[in-house]
Amino acid sequence: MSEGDGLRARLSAQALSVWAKHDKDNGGWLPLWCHMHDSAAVAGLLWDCWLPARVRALVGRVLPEGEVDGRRLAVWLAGVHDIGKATPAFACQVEVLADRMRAAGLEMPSRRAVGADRRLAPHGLAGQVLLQEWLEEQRGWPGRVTGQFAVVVGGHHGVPPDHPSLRDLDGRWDLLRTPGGNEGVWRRVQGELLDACAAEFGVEGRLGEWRGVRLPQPVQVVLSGLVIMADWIASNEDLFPYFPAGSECGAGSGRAGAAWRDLDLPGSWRPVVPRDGVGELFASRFDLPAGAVVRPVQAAAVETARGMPEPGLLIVEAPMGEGKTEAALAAAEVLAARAGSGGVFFALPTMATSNAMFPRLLSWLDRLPAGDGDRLSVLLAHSKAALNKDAAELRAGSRKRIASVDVDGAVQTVSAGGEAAASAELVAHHWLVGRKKGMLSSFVVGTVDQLLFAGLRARHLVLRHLAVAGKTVVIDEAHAYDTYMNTYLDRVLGWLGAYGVPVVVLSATLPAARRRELAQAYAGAAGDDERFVPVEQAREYPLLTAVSRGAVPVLGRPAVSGRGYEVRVERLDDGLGVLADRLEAELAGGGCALVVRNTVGRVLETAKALRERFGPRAVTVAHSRFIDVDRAENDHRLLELFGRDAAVRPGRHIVVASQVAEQSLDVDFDLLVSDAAPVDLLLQRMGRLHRHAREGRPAVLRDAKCLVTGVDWSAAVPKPVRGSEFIYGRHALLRSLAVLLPFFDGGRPVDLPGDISALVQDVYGGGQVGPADWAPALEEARLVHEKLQAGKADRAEQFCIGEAGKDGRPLIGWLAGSVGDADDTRAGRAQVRDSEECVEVLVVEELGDGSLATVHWAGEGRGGLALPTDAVPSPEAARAAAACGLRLPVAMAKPHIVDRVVAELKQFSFEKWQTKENPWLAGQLILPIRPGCQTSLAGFRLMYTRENGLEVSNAR
DNA sequence: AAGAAAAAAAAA
Repeated sequence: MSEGDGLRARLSAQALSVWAKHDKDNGGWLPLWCHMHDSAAVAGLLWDCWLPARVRALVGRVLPEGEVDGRRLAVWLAGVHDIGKATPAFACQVEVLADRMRAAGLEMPSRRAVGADRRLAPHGLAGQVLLQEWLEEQRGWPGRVTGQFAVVVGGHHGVPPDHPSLRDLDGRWDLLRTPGGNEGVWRRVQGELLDACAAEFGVEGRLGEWRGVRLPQPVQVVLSGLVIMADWIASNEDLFPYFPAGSECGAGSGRAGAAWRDLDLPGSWRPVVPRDGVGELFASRFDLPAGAVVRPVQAAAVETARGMPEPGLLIVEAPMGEGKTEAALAAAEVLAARAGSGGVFFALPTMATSNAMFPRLLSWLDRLPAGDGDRLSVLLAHSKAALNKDAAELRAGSRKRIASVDVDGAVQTVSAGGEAAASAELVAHHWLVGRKKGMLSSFVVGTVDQLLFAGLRARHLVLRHLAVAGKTVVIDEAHAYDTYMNTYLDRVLGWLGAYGVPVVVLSATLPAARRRELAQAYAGAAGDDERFVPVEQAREYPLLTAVSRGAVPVLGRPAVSGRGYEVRVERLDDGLGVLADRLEAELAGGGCALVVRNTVGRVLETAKALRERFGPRAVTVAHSRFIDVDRAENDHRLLELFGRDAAVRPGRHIVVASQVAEQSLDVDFDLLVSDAAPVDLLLQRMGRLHRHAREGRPAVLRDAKCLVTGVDWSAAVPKPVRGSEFIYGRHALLRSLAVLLPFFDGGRPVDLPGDISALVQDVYGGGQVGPADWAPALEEARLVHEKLQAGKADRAEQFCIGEAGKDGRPLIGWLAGSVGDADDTRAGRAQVRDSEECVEVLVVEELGDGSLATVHWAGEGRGGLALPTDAVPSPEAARAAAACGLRLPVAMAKPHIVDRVVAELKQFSFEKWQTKENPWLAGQLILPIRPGCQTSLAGFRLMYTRENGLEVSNAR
């Protein structure tokens, strides 16, 4: 398509005089007509070379001439997005450029004369009003249908206008056209620009038909996102130089083509439905051990993905260790190909699990079929991704494939195994960085928060939506989220359904009611939709649930792979002496025990008592109150001692841990002692028991055994310790104990994974559980629980976007009451998790001479690096210090004390560190640990040791 | 009074 000098040729000198951009450093500027050209050209290139097929189809589906119309619409909207700059309210801002316009005949008052009223007419809003007026008056559209198109212009600064601001501007046409004799000139120029865009960008002949279109809100969103992306690229002065120098390179396709080559944005992934059988598919995509067989759940997931009427939501429920991750990736490849997704977003509950997933995704990408020269953009997305080694390597380009040129000159890539294989180059593209642009990378591994943000009313939300709309989404550990996060998740799923984004949800222990909620949210179904009753009633495990929009959900019931074992559960009275005695008896012949406590306080007091009994070397502590590097090292050491291939497994050892031992660590113990916890978590903990087949377990420990403690069992209704009740609530704890009653003390053993589903469903279902005399206590707990959950849901709604509105209803007011941008208030930050306030510090060491350094034991060359307080620390030292983050206990973040804590920490925020060249440390709170590990803060005495982590006592 | 783990932060 020719996008040459056409726009300029269509415009009068007056219209050509309108400016759009100005660089006050060098006086460079850009006329509006040129920025219109640039933006439109970039939008066309994005449409052709970057936008995933799914998004093109989504837009095309609602327009009379399909995707051809879709491209025209995107290009035209990008072309006109800054029309609001052709107003006195905008143009008066730069005197010298305003004078050019005045000389051409466009009169306007000075900036000062317009004054504060200028903010009534920000150029996005002004543009929307002008475009709506033009469609109505010049093209004869009914007023009510113009908003659905014009809101894309109105929202191009990240927030679609709301009704009050439209109303406020309505009475102020003087801001859009200088009143009096010159008004007609302004009107003509604005009309001229819009006429020229319509003609130049090929929509002149289309507007007649488009007035009958009702644009669904999801389409308005992705178009808004695309226009913003085009604007950001076209506003890059390096790519699109300002005038007068920039005028040399002409306008339109030549200028844009050169910029596009310089930008070098990787295109999106173009998946193809694999034709292989499931066995071949798994063998080619994953590095499986020799002789590995595809598990029934994996095969069923792929077959279901192939067979669903429309690619939609696939929920996979199966026990740990059934290869759900591989199943998800294989199913995602099929679904992505069917839906036309251009990438995958893999969402996990924590930064640690995201970090662990990242290299697995990279090696899967290496094995995906690819065409010559394909490049795929990849990103690790969470707040500390910058500290991750794999992500840093990718950024440094070290993962570039080693290309060898064979005789015919065809470039072949060499895979890690040495054999030649077509493989795409994986890149972390420089443009695709930052909070708002990163998600636009084709492949993203990140925390689920990054997905939930798609439900948060915040500026530039449309970019995040554009990013997810073009992907297939995998959500891991879907049971791990609370009511607050689930409110966001369900809302986001509704939008994903509307975009036709395929979603794979993974869970080991999903309550049936949640299963139904997820399915209905995605399908956009009403809460009482009868078709979803079977989804909630299904009791099989493993279980697949496939939901296509508008179709009846389909359930699949693959077999288990046959591995399984039994765990005997037993009640143990709470008390350190009781515990030590029992462990002494159980471990008399050696063996390794895991003791899981629900609070850090209990972990530390237990460890102290057990060290006295068994000696300091026989006891290890693990919880989250360690600095990041120590926490990682703790995990690493546990794997080394108790992992699958542990060569140095101790003869007799006890690990005392908080909930950190519950998740994602592939460790194996001979005996488990656990504080009472909700049954799904207790089952997770039991998963650390006899995980691997091992020779030579001591005879007494040959049967897997779990002792449940942390409860006063003598009470009429068992009474969990205080901390447990605070954390999990009496409701979940009591119901869990109730369903475990038949298993306790010589009852039948828990069958893993056979009993998992029934136990979870009984606890989280509404049915009667427990003996009759527990009933009043259970009922009371239920009421408290329901009130608490309702409160969480209410709080979540406060900043959660609504469901997609009726087709054709403009996005006006979509983000009204948003959390805003660059939000520095404490309340404005953590919005997708319902968390209490918390204080995070970077721990550094104060040396004998009073100087600061990174903690000496940090390892990997990070320890003992000097941190001068009167200068900017070296990048290495700063980065090492940033890897020593520590969250202070919530007690120190309570409202009455937090200000004092922060104020006292501020004495260590050194002025020289607060600079842009020091991104690792600027704005961080620093906690120096004095020699002897002690320090005091806001009346608390703090002690940090490598053995126990942070210990806090109240000195007052 | 105090009690888990978890996440998070620049635009045109």
